[in-house]
Amino acid sequence: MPELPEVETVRQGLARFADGRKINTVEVHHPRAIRRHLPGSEHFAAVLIGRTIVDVRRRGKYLWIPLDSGDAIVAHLGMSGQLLFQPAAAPDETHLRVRVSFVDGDPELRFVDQRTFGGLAVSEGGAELPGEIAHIARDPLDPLFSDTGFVEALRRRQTEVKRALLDQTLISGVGNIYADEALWRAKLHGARPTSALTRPAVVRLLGHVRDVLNEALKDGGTSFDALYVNVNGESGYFDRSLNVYGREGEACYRCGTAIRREPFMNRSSYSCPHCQPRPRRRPAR
DNA sequence: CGCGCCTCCTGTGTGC
DNA sequence: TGCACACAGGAGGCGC
Repeated sequence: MPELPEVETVRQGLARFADGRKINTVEVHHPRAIRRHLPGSEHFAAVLIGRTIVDVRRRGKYLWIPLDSGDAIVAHLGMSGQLLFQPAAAPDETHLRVRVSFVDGDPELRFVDQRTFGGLAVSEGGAELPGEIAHIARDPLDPLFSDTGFVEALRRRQTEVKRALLDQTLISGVGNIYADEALWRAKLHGARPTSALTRPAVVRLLGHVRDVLNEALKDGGTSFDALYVNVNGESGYFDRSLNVYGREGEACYRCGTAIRREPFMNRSSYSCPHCQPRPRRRPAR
């Protein structure tokens, strides 16, 4: 669920309430919450204790937290992950996975994740950019994102345009919801072959992706409680105005045609049959 | 090596 | 009332 705008909102909350603080204790309540850390949860905790958080950064849907040791905590929220600041006295959440307390006391940081698709990891020497996420492309809100590089790379792909938008090694931060929203604005069906799109068409699509992400970021950043860095559906995330996603059978805001839902990669794609006609042919070889 | 499918996971909603 | 099952979906891993 959380895509770039939600993760960026979380990043800002983390930066505000964790920057400069020294870690006192780390409790791991669920082993699956610690990813790619072969030495185990105890070692994970040991390398964090006594370290000070010096920044909070993001690439696409990944967060990383550089420490004064030169290492970094890498975090991904998956489908349902939350990073919450809570008083130590607050009761444990049902799906509390990791608790981090600080030397200066309240609030503590909690990683809560119902479906355990998310997780934390320690990246050795990863303060500048963790090696674990070096394969993730820059996101379109990154000042160093290359528009022309993206346009050319996408047109070289032999795939469908929605698959390309969801490929985090090509462009990061876009998930199923914002991919559908950007394609609706661009009046493109997600099954259109990338190799047949013109440069101007891809430039326009990229512009819509940026617009969608920026608008959601603007909306999402305003509805969070100060000490509650939340990304689930209860706190404004789903209050965003969506044009197609989840609107099966409802009228297209442009032409009034009923929005359709199609199976796609074990999930769903939403589009307007009139504004976004399905491509006539299969992608060229 | 590019591409695309499968799988991980659990709470919610729906139909019988 | 309770059971069975579809559905939500990011991304690593693997097969072709």
